[in-house]
Amino acid sequence: MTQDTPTLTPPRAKANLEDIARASGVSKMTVSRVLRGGSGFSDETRDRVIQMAERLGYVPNRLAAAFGSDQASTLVGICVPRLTSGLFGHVLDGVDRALTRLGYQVMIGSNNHSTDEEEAWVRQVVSWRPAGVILSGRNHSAGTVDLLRNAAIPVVEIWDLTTSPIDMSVGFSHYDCGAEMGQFLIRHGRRRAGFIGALRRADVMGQARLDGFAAALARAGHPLIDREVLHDSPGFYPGYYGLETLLARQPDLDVVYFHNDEMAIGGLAYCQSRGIRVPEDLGIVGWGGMEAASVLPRRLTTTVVPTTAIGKAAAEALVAR
Amino acid sequence: MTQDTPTLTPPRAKANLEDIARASGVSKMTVSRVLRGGSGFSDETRDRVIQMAERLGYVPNRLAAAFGSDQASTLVGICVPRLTSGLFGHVLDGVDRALTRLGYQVMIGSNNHSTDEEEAWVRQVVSWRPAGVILSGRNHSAGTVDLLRNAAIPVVEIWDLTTSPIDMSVGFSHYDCGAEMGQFLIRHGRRRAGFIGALRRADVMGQARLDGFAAALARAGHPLIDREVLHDSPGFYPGYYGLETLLARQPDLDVVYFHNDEMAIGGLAYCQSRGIRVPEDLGIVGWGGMEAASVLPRRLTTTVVPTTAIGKAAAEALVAR
DNA sequence: GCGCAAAAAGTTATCGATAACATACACCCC
DNA sequence: GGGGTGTATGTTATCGATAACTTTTTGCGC
Repeated sequence: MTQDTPTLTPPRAKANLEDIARASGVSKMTVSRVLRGGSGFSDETRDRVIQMAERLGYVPNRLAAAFGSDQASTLVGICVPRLTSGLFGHVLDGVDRALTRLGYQVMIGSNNHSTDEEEAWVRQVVSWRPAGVILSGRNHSAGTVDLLRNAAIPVVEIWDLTTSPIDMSVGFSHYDCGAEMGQFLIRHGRRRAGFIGALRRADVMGQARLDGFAAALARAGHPLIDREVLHDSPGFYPGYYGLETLLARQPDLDVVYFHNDEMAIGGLAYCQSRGIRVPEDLGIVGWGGMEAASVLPRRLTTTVVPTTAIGKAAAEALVAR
Repeated sequence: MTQDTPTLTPPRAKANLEDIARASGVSKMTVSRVLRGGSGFSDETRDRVIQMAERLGYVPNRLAAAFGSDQASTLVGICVPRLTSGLFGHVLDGVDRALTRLGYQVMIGSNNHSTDEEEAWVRQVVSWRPAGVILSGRNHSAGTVDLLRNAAIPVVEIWDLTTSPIDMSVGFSHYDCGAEMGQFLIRHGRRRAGFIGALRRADVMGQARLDGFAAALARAGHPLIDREVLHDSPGFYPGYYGLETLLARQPDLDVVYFHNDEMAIGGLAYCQSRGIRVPEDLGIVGWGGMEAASVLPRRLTTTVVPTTAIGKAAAEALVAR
């Protein structure tokens, strides 16, 4: 590739620092300094370089920058259990907004509540030497922890608070969520509670809510009557059919705690179809604070989770490093 | 950093190809070949190298690899209008699944329906020399197009089909969506239709649906009676209050087409609160195919969009390059 | 006009992996 | 056993930016 008359071929294939340097009669280093907004150059030089960079359509090569300095990485990875959940969409949004504003790029991943899938993702992401990683939950494989510790990458665990984080933790306690809801329902006179969940043990956080819930009920002397935990993903239909199944076994429940709002809305639909009055005959309780829930004819009882705020806080914790 | 006795410090700071090469008595190049699963080495060598790589806790440096070869980038960027929309969550999921399986990493961005924000994102992403980029919609700034063309990066535009794509296009026509819904409603005897939207002209695709809708109605001789377009984001509450406003102006509409399902559910809630029977008194029509819509007491009329499939198809189109 | 500090700029080495090219050796056929 | 065909391996240059260091220039006080 001959590179004569560099000033006459405007948006050339790809210009690099060298090209700009040549075209503006300075050294690469000066160009680098100017473009990164450092100091050590005259105003005149700066203007000339910036103008030339624009003229040549310069696009920095972050690959080279990050590789050369292993300081300059602006990559942040975030792994959530499912991308299709509205809650995680809001978390992602919080993370994305906070990081984009600061010039970071966000790499996503999802793990389907599997620590092995998470580890596979972490392995990939770590090989990009990111500035930080955000994981969901407190449960990680040993390999995941090793990988992150060895690479000395800042980590924020979100969504479920942990007392022994890999590095940092932003979130709330799912166990406490469940326990508080249990107490709340007892205070409101409910005595025969059921639970409908999904994914069995895979969703550790949903399980924690159930544990907290059941513990609170037991303490109050009105233990959980029954539970129905489906293998399915926690969506509307599983909620609908889950309630049908549970009520077939236990017709005299007075309240049902669902894995999340989506399932609860499914339960609500079942009640509607069978003429079960909510909340008179049966209380329907969800979790998550779906916006949809608030405009439904029958108000759902739910726990609102500060999704966007968690994302934002996680991003900020990471950047503070 | 002295590097003696490399075999005795198992998960050293960070091992690189050189370390593995030294430890297993071959050259860097051989290690590289083995780890990338190429050919040109004996089984014996392969085993030794792989074992050594594991022992040293080797994590490849994708930064270096992508930088050195400018072939090996496994980064793909995707930019959607909003991360908080359920529809885009499914698109992301489709993209993520398809690409993760093939060893790519996904960088996300959101543009709030602004081509300027999109351009800013593209500028960042291009500097990582991605293997491909997925954009939403057909509307992009000149800068965006230049950037991508100059960098010769494969591009897929999703969500709205365009006849003159930057590179490739996967999706459907929003105009046709609107038109088909218009025809459908006319066939079902609706004569006095209204429209409730959001974001004004910013959401070009929502606007296209409106245009198609209005055109179909006009062709059928029953033009759109009125429209109410809010500045707000297209959520439940804007749907609720939008319908209130529209009906105050036009009490005798027999059907209302909403920007999307979320707004339509808000409209449904309004009807419920005022005793307006759906669909007898008023048809409520959404767009998008939210799962929630299907379990509501009153069935929403809507257009189901193959979100996950689009994401998957886009990813596959990209990889096919 | 000298000397010295600060500002402006240039030089060199480097990050880790890979492409492209070069070598060494085994094997086999005529 | 000469020469060809592979297979297994090693060497060298390279990608683009940056850190760390060095050199040149400018400004200014006396």
